[in-house]
Parts: sequence; C-alpha cells; structure tokens
Amino acid sequence: MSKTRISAMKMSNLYAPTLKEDPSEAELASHRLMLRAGMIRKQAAGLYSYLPLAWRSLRKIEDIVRDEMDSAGAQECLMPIMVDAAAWHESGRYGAYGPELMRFSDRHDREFVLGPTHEETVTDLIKNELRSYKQLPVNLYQIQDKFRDEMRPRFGLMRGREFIMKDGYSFNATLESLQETYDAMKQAYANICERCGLKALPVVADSGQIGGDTSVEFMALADAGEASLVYCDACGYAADDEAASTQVVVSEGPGDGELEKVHTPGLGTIAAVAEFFGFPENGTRKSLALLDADGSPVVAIVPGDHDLNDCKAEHVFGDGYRLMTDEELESFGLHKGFIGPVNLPEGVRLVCDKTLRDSKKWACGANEVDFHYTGACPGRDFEPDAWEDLITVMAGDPCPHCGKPLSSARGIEVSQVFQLGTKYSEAMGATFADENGVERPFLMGCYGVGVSRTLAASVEQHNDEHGIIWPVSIAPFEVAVIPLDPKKEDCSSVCDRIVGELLDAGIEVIVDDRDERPGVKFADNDLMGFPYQIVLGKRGLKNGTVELKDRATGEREDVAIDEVAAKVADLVIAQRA
RNA sequence: CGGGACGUGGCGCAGCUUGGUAGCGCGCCUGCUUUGGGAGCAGGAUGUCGCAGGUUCAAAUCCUGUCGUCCCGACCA
Repeated sequence: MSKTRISAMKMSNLYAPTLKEDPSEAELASHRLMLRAGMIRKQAAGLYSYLPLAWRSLRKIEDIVRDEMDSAGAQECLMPIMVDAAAWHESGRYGAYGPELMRFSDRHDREFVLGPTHEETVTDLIKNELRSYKQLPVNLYQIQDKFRDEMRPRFGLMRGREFIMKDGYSFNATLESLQETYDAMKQAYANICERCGLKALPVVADSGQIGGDTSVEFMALADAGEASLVYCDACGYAADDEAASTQVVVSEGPGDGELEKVHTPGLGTIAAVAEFFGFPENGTRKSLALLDADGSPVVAIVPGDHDLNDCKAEHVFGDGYRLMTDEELESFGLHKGFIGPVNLPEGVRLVCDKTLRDSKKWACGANEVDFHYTGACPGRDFEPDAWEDLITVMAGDPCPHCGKPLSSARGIEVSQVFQLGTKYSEAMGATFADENGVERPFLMGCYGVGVSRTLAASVEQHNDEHGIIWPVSIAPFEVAVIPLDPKKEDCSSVCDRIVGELLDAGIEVIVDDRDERPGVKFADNDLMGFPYQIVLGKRGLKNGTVELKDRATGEREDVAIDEVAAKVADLVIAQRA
C-alpha cells in the first residue's frame, strides 16, 4: 500500500473497540486477539465482519498475493460469486460436492450456488474463447469471498463459512507446460508466505488418484493447526499426515526365526503382548479386521506401534470401508485381540503394510483365543494377498528419501497448488486444437490462497501475553506514535513534528491522541501489535528525547526527537516485503 | 451429522440444587481529583433472564419443545 497520507490516522477516530477480557467464544490465540483488538466481530457462526484494522492487513496480504501472481505471469480477473448451477451439474459436482455447497434459486426457480471454488465457472468462461494451442498457456486468478457451508465453522477466521480466497486456474496445452506453470505458482506461494512473515512448509498432499508431486500444501506451522504433518530436517521432505510415506520402519520380533505358538492368556492388546515378550511394540504386528467397501472381510496388518491411516486405507479398501464390530469378527471366525496372518479363516483377504515386507520374525495373533505366534515369516508361514502403504507415519520414522528420522508438527493449511489434469475440461467439453488440429481437453492447474486464513495464521504465529505482534509487511499501521500528554502544547507539537516526518517518509502511522491514561494506551497499542511505538512522555521531552519501543522484542531506547523519525523509517522500510 | 457444554444489562460472570424484590466485576454517563503500564472518590443509566409453550397463587429457577453459540470427532483455503 504505502500511499502517502496528508494526515495520520487518529486513534480517537479509529473504529476498533478493544476488549479487556477474553471473549468466552474464542479459544484460539488468533481468534481471541483479533476480537480483543477490535479487528473482527462475529455476525453468525463462521461469518465475520472485518473492522478497519483487519481490513488494512487483509489488503496488504492481497497486494502481496497480487504482486507475486502478476510477476509469475498470472492475470487478475473477477468472476461472479453467484454461479449458475448448470455448470456444476455439467461437471458432476452439483451432486458430489455435498451439503457444503450453498444452493438457492432465483425468482424464476433457476438454481444457483454461491461459489466455494470456481473451476466450473472459469472453465465455462474460457472454453469458447480459447480454441488453439497457440493461445496457451493462460493463467487467471481472482480474489473474492468464497462460501462453504462447513459442518463445523470454528476458530474465528481459520474456518469460516465465508472467507477471502485467491483462486487461480491455469490452462495448458502440454504436461510440460502445466508443470512449468505449477512450479512457478509453487515458487510464488513460497514467496507469499515468506513476505507475509509466515513460517510455512510446502508439504506433499494427498492428491487422490493422480499421484506424484502434483499437489503441495503450504502449512503455516502452529500448534493450533488442524493438520498434522511430518518433515525431514536433513533433506527437506515434508508431507501431510494423510500422504506421508516412510521407509521400512520395522524391527524383528522375538525368537530364533522358527514359527512358535505361545500361550498368551488374556493378552489381547499390543502393549500387553510386547511386555510379555519383553520386546518393543514395533516387533509385534497389529491386525485389524475390516470390511472393505464391498463388504468383504479383510485383515490388515501394520507394525504394532503404528496406526492404520484412514486416508490411505480408503484408497486401498475403498470409500466406506470400516472396522468390523465384535460380532462380525466372530462371525468370520476371528478373535478380538488374537488376529494374525497365519491360519486365517477361509475367505478372509490378507493385506499387509509394505514396510513389513522384509521382516522375517513377526509376533502376531494366532487366530486362536489366548495364543500368539512368534517367528511368523511371510512367504513361509503365510502369503499376503497384497502389500500396501497403510500406516500413519510417526515422528522418528525414517524419511522416505534420505532415511533420517522424521519430525512431526502441526500446521495451518494456508494455500495449495494442484495439478488438476483434464478432470474439468473433459467433463465440460473444454477443448483446444493442438499442432495437428486434434481437439484435446485442456490440462488444468488450480492454485488457492486462503487470504483471511493467512491473516489468522500470522496472528497465531506472532503473539505474546500482551497481544498481537505484526510483521511490518502486513501490520495495519507500521508505527504508533503515543503522546502521553496530547493536550499539552510541548507534547503535541513534538508529536505533530514526528508524525509529519514519518508521513513524509511514507510510513503508515497512527497517533494515539486519546485522552486516556498511559496504561490504557500501552495496553491497547500492545494488543493491536503495531511493530514500533514512539512514546512521548514529559520525562524524555525535557531532555529532547522520546522512547522507541520494538513490539516484537519489547526493547525500548531513548532516541533524540530530531532523529527518531528517520531511524524508525529506516527500520520499517528495511522490513517491508 | 454424532458426542459434550452453555444462553442472565455492551463484555466477563454469579443466582437455578431447595420457585417468592435480578446481582457482582469491567465498560458507559456526570462531577472532582489523578496522569509512564488497564486510576480514586461521589453520583447515575442500562435487563421482555435466547424464544415458545406448560406446571404453579407465583418461574431466571421446575417440565416440554425450539433456536442460537462454543468445544471434541468425520470435510477443507
């Protein structure tokens, strides 16, 4: 932004009602602090008004996004929020998207939706105009409100039903071209996170059937994040919980390698079995009895210390697979707590986690109440029907690339890049003529940034017990000037002078001209989190100095009145993104 | 949508068990004092106790229903 203003914003005019106490509805730091700082107010569940301070920060984030998008060759446009449902029927998503899609009818009973995302709209927009490979690639984006009727809106701006999103779509003629656009977007997204002051990791996401590096999410690291992820310090690998893979993580079980049946009365849990054998849980095998999407019985086997990954299991066993109930278990001849790969009842399929493939000594259930096997060996004592990737990777598991131990963290998904392929173009008959005059569906990519979520993520990462600590790049104001005696001539004249110099230097400044006690001003300015505060008190003024406070470090120093504006301007300008 | 909790001046809460005058702190208004970390004193205003039924002489309080909000799970920027 940084348009030079003639006069500074006055706190006495600012609509930012602050709260002394935590609102009962807010748990998360970002939600709590933005409510307290007078930045947002709730209208209904998941619907918020952005007050002036929040709106200033949001516009800064948007401008950073625009700058990166434009530099990367994308073009801004704006599509309607209210979208004809016909396109959604055409793509098949009208039914598939589910109740999250806000649907309504106009006065002629024509169906419309409030756009939760705009693949259909943009495809419809370009399909009659882009006819030839010579016109490609094209990369369009917009920044607008999106609507999703979340089953559970929560955490303030983190998961709203109406939120600000930058959504972009590319149309490419070849896979190479798509990859090029995708890589450029990925780089732009990394730049956006950095310029907004977010500590974020690009993580491999679950990309459904497409596979490969075709989808990356940018996760702002935060304990309050809804997603969990693993990452490797050594080689930089990072992946969403749902998509993370690992190398062989397994240790061998007890015994000399001979199959041996052991009496284990009442030991129906992994913990109990591991303790009985005096072996780590990793040496045991967890056997889960499932019904796949077709209702057929399957036993899935994973290392004893790992969990079945629901997302991966859905890929293997189909949407709608589930654990058997105790009754179903018995009806297939299986015994809770003593299931294993050896002597499985007829008709029960066996699927084992692929990390177990080279392990020769399994401690596992014997399919007989109160008995386990040790030394069970695949290929000799049983033969799995399939080896699949089934487990949820944990901290400490080896990195799939370099083998070093992975770390785990929680994150807020602030943006995502995705290679869509021809899913929408095919469904909607959007084609172009290639070099040989053959009609082909566009190869598409889509690229989203949660703008309002980015704001929340920033507060989540930058706060302390006093309030928000804005990075300069997205702070609502860069500097607060705080005259403690605004009604006294000596104080107000120095204030005017410093403010004037800051404005001349192009700094965004707010003046706390309110007739409030010092404590109130300090508390509010800390809460609102302006990066620098210049405090004008009579002690310093007597000596020709003012106090400069760095909100992030809490450090204060006395600076000569003559020098403070230039000094602050230098600090601020150096930190602008 | 399943599980849990909560709706009482603008905000945060008590009161409800055992029905009987609606209360506290903060904020707000007026005046005086105060002025470097959420001031002190004095005076004042603000409530159909979420809504609708029911029980009762009498309901914030008991019963039924309903709406809203928050938290935990399955989806997502």
